[in-house]
Amino acid sequence: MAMINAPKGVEDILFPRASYYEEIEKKAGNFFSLYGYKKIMVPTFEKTELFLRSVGQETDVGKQMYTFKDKGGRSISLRPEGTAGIVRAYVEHKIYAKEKNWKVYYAGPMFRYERPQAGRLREFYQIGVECFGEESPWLDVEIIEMAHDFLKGMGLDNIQVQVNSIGCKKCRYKYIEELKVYLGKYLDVLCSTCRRRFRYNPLRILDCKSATCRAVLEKAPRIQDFTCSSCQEHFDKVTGGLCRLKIAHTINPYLVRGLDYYTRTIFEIISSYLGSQDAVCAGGRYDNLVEQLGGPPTPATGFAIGVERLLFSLEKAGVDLSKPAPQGVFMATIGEKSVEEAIQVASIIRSQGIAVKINLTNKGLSSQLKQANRENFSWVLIIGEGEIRKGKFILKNMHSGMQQEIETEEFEVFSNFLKGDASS
RNA sequence: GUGAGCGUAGCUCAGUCCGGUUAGAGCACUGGGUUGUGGCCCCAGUGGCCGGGGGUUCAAAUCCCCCCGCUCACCCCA
Repeated sequence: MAMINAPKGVEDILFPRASYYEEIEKKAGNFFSLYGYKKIMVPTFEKTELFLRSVGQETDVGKQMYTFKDKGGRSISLRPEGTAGIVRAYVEHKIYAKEKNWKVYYAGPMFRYERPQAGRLREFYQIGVECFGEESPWLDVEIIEMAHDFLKGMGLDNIQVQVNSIGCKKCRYKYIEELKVYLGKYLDVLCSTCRRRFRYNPLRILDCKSATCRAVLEKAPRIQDFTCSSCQEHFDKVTGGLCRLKIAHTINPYLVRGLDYYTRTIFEIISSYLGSQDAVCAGGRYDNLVEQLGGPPTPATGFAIGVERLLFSLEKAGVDLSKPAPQGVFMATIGEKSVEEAIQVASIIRSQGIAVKINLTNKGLSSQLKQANRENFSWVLIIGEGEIRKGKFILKNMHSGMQQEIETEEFEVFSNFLKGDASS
């Protein structure tokens, strides 16, 4: 039979990698709770309309979703990001009527139908936080600090925080008009992609990588010159606050967002260990989205961390994640009878909370010890024919090489043996 | 959707340019040296549709064409 392999862009997360995911989520949750965030869980799929309405018109986001009709003919999409579902839950449960501030975090897989590349998969994991009901710039500061300190605390030494403000709807609109007036004069110089962007998403031209486009952008109008006084004040407080907290950051006037629900503060944290997709964390303020999804006007801020990118960066940075769990006891068996006996003994030992691995093959003892050694077992319990006859088994310490006989009854207090012997 | 690179043992790779005995190495695995005692060492062994199909040729891992897969970049980026 031909082998079936996994679909494009997804991956199996095996041991020990799966335990790294667990550890990252656990540490994130603990850390975020210091700021008052509580974990919630929302569905991995929603009505397609939710995502379409949240992103607005002007992108081909719709094309990059896993969308299908369910058996009732409803259009459903696997979530491409976390925010929309959280906002939907916020509105649906009328949280705004119950809590002034709703601070939540979530973790789980997201799905986007895109061509895979470094740091980009079709199923990937994110850990995100959202805070609703707070418009203070100090929240932006706090949330950026939280993301920054979490990543630093994980051991990521090479991150860079970039912030920008894209203003509110009004000032952004004015800015885009001015930008178009300016860029319109250089249309023939811009790259072909930017000529296309000019029509449907001119802001995106700001982070074009082409040298000629960058040159044109040198003298382009900047958003800061168009932000209204309240947006400007907001942004000044954000950057001032970051300085006060000594969070190293750069203001990147070319940092933009493709979606129109973002307002004011946006930020990214990039890692130099990553490839072309180098943001390990991205977030910002979205004061219009709750209303856009049927709730009352409610300011909100959030961010999401890409777990794969974080993990990759941590590996590059040489950070050790969770050590392999203590391995317990390897049971060496010789022959069928011995396995039979071993299974009963194993059950007694496991009932004391000690892990046991039993050899079920007919390999020689030598090879079994080699395996135990390779798999980092500290202890081997040898159960051979002779031992069964005597009712005494051999317990060997793999570090010291010392071994002793222990009797069947003594398995009841087996853990004492493991602790008792030195050099374990 | 576009472009480039890659695909040989479980893993990492050599061999491909310039076609020519039975396709190699290291690691891993199994056995032996040591009849039931690991790590180091030595010896031996298992393991390959050389990604798939077609073509050229006396002869193809090697040259040509098509397909598939992976990777990176572009696009897009919530």
